[in-house]
Amino acid sequence: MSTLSSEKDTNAAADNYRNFIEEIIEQEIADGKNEKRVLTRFPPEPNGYLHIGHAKSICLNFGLAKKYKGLCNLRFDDTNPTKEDVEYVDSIMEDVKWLGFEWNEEPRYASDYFEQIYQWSEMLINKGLAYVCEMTAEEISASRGTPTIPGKASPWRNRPSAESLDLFHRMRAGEFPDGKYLLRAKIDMGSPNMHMRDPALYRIRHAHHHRTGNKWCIYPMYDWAHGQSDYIEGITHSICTLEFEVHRTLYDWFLDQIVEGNYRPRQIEFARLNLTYTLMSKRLLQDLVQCQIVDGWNDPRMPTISGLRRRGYTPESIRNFAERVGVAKRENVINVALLEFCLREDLNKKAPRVMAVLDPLKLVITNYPEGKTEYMIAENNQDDEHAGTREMPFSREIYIERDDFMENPSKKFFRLCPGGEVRLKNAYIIKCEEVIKDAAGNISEVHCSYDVNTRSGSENSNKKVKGTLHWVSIPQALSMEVRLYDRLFMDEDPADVEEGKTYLDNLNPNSIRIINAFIEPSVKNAKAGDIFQFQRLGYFCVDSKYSKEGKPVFNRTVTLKDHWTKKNE
RNA sequence: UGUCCGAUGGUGUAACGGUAGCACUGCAGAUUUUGAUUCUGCCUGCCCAGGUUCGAAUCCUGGUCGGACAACCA
Repeated sequence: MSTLSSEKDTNAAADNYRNFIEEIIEQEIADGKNEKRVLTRFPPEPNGYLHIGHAKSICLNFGLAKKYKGLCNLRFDDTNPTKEDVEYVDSIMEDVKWLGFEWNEEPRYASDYFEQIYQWSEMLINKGLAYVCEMTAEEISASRGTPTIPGKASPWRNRPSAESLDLFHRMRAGEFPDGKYLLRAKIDMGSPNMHMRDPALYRIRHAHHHRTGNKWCIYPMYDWAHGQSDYIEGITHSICTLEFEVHRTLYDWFLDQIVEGNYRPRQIEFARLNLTYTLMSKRLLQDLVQCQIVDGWNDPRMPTISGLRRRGYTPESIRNFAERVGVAKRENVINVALLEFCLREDLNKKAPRVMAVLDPLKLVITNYPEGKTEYMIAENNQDDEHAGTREMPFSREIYIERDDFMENPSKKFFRLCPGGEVRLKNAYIIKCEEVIKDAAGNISEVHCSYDVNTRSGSENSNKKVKGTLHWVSIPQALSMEVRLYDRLFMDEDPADVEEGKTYLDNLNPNSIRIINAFIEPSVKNAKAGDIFQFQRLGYFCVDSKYSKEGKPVFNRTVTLKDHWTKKNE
């Protein structure tokens, strides 16, 4: 985690600012609660891939631990075997590590605590605080009432403890089919809080669990496992998202039944991350994968950590983003532009510059000797003196970007136009002499002359021209696959759809465009994950899935900020 | 017609009874061999009504609006 300390914390470092969770923690430390210890946890259910929303939670939990010299556990909340899988366990560990965090000791699993939770359940039964119910799921649902109408007691509510205990043992022993019996807490069917109306504790599920195999056929519910796991691990601050606010009363009620001594975990809720143009629902993301609308969980258009990683995002940029969005309790929708800003900010420092032409227009320098090749010196990153330089071949025939030429330029266009002069970056100043068109009238070539005295770096190179273009020399250019991504959804809130439509109607049909581009030869042996700035175009990374030795495939991570084309749209 | 939570520029987030600040976005300009970066400047804000106070975004009361909660999901 050494990389973390070298970073500037935009918010946290700023003088005395504390978010509301930090204020709570500091108050508790001041009060001497839980022996002034801080132990947080990141508790995903292994039923899908982590996304940028989880990244906020990860940064929060691990960040708090670091800030208060505590630790953070990684715990898999694996109490529902039908939805979970080791595939997800593995990806979650990989993603947390990639983000730059180290969890305390080994990963934990709620399933490690099944026996203890079972024992506590027996205790509840013995205390008359739990009973085995025989109603069907439908009956229970109907008897629970509504937020404004109290529920009705189960006919089994006053079943003698001994009988419930016997039934509970036999549930565990596998004597009954799924759904036959349910262990319920006996709390208050009239509570205004729906979660207090005799919530389910244990259900029968004859299913293979990814860790416990077939050892268990009864599984505890979230509410009767999460706080208990927190307690077992010694968690001090159990931080979760806002939708669990109404669970807190239950969380505390369960704790009341099992806590011995002074230590006690505390649940604190914060507002989850929402991003414009981005789907943040695990279920809907899973749909995209299953319907093959995207190329797996790590498709570069996905907001998953693995998708962002493949797209070219850096851990630093994501951590910094998490810092900037802040932590509070009000619902929020962050502009995805902030994420992209954090990305560019980081990539600008790190990415070596190269030249590539995505949409080529042939340019012939008519007064340049045929067959001649010069090697131009190019800085790898002019903002980084340690980045060094490289040589770029230059010759009579080059490609420039089609956008960079206009036959009838608008007044503020300062790229190449008939009779106009521009600089070829790291090379010469050229002047457009002639426009060549094909039979259909399309521009097929541009013929220019060059000024031999204007070579970059030479004494006479100080001549000023308004425009500077990137280019590649045709004979040496590499033709390579480049994947241009755009946002997956056209609507700012993809899940908010009108009647009769689904979020799929919001899909951007142009979210991926695969082209062949011409790139300078220096990138030939780039490896998966390598990042570059294609000058004047954007940041690109070598794709980890489709690249081959000596044949990289590039993903456009993000475009450069561009006030010019924006204005002209 | 319940319980809980929330409300500060376009979007986020500060202020802890004493000048409403910061970031992103947007706009304008300077610099620039990337129309990038960098640097300047600007635009927009305390949900409403009462009350307490010398003084309220902040405390109190009452509204209004928004969100969460009725899986044997987490």
